[in-house]
Amino acid sequence: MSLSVISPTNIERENETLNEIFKSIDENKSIIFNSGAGAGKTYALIQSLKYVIRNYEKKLKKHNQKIVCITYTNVATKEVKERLGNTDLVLISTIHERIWELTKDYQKELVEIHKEKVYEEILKLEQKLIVDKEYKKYQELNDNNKEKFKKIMLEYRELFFQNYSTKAAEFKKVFHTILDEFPEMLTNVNYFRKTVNTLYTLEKLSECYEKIKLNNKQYKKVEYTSNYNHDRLHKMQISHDTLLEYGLKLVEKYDLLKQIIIDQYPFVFIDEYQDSDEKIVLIMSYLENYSTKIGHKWFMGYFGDSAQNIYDGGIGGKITDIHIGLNSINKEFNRRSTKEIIDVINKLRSDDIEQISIFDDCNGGSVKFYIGTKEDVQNFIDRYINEWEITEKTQLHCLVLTNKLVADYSGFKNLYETFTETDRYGGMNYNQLNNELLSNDSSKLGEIPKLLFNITRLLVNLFDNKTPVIDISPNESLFEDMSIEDLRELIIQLKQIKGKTLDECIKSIETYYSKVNNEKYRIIMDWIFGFENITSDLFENYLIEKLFNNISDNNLERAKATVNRLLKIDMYEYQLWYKFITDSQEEKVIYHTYHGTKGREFDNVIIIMENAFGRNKDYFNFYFENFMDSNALGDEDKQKYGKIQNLLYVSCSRAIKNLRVLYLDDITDLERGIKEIFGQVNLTNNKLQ
DNA sequence: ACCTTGTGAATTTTT
DNA sequence: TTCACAAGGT
Repeated sequence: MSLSVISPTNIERENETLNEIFKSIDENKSIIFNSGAGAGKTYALIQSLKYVIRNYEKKLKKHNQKIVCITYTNVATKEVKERLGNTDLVLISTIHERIWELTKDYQKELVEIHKEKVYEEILKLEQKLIVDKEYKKYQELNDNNKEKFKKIMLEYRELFFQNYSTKAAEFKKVFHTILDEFPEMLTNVNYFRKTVNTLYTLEKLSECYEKIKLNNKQYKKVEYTSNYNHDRLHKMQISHDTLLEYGLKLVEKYDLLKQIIIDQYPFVFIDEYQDSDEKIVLIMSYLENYSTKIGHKWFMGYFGDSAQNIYDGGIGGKITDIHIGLNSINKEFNRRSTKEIIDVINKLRSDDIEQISIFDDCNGGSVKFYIGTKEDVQNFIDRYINEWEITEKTQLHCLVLTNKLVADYSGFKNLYETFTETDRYGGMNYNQLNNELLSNDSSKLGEIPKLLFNITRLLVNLFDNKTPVIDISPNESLFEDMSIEDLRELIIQLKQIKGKTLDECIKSIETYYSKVNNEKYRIIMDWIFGFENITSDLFENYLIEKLFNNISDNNLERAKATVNRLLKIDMYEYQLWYKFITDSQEEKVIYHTYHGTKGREFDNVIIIMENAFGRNKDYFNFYFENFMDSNALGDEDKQKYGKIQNLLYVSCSRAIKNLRVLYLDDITDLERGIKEIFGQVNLTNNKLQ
């Protein structure tokens, strides 16, 4: 067995790194702790928090001070809380929660900033209306006609949105007579839609601006709506990014706020700093500068790895340009992977971190690069199931680029495709599909995905003997007053639900819903469905209503066909989807997106790769082509190069023992780069080997 | 030959 | 929403 022996020297050296952090904490010298993949970064963070608690608890309690720990995701918040154990001395949360807690009571100041923001937005839109070519026809109107056009469109607002996604010819028909004075406006329906939308937005913002100025009662409070991903400025509601923006402005503007934060929270830690928004780092650097200025002690610790910044908006390596003077501490040990993997991933970073294994027995892994075609993928995977003797326990993890592919390979292709046919998740709402159908946080599922999830969960739980009875109940008290006999009866009734497809299951539920005449049965079903008197007709209508916009005659046909497709999908497929979401798949091969594997580790990894990613036809090939001479790239190309490198780094560093890359495009021009990183290039076709 | 318009397909992820 | 490309117009 490998990866188990650590020499005393290495233990000591690892402790030295920790001691370096502790020393900085004692000296109030803010740090940036960099460590590569699998280094035990979170461990270092937890140890640092514990160190502060151990050594400063009395002092902190005396002054009613707390330690702040910021994580990037709610999942990470939970993990740190669990690993640190129960303490009220440390406030662990996401940055958004913390900033909102710190600023929400300064409503007067927030509204003032909001007013400025609304005004800026108005100016921006007005400028666009004058310059952008989409508004050309509007620009050609005289002032009088501009007003007139706007007035008409404000009047027909409802009609406008009712027909928003109808085809151009249809749309023109609807507005033809209404706009007979402005035939030119309708020539390009897309431009028309954009123009009218902009006019509506401007109208709403102007109204909001006026009401704030007039001290209107409903405009005295700004709200952070974390469940929405967009600002609704005119409703005084802001979303994630704007919250950070306002936070930054408040901190920038008010010295008193800076002092309050510094004095109340003398230790701040940020986990996964590379994903933090630049605005956060600015806030922290302002705080640090101010603490120096007023001579109050303050410590800031950034923990992360700039090479693992794979999201737009993350600060990555730029952090040290913005927060100046950080004491940089690097950790060189890798606690995850075999030497063979580490040697490869070391080539995929451009900073001075070069990892070595902490284990003496670190050999025994393997990395190989293959080329093949799409048709080879299945064979390739099967081959390694055999070669690595993969079982449902050991599992092989296969990384692909898109969620669509994950859905295909994981066996719920129909489900995914049918959702793209709906209004709610197709067309311009296409980008919400992954969020609301594939979120592995079930509380983030969309309304209909959540309903399907609940139904599937009930069935999975009912027929899985390991599930405690309580898990099929909406709340703990439901079973409290029941006798064992009644409970058994209820379970037997529930287990009557039968059906190969969703449709058949719903019909079966309908039958028993009225037949069993059991109040508890109804309570459970009503809770799962979210409405009462469940029938399959009601269910179908509910799906149509929630998944489609305006159900006019020919739209209804389409809606019915799509919903029918959903109903005819095998329950087995819903189960595969359910297990994907709950991360409880019992297959030999588990599929992920590259991005989705961040923070995780697997013994055996296969990465399927090709030139293109998204709209970018030259993505991974661009990286390999330039690998030998990346310094010669221009600024923009260098940035692109770095982004691809980080994604490659994250993907390859998931592997503990065995890593295979299967490349699906021609590599003639990239061969040198690839060989430099992965060594020999192999062919999937055995004859040619 | 060039410009305008319409259509359909498309990255990942978090708050 | 944004982009590429096909279709259609001048």
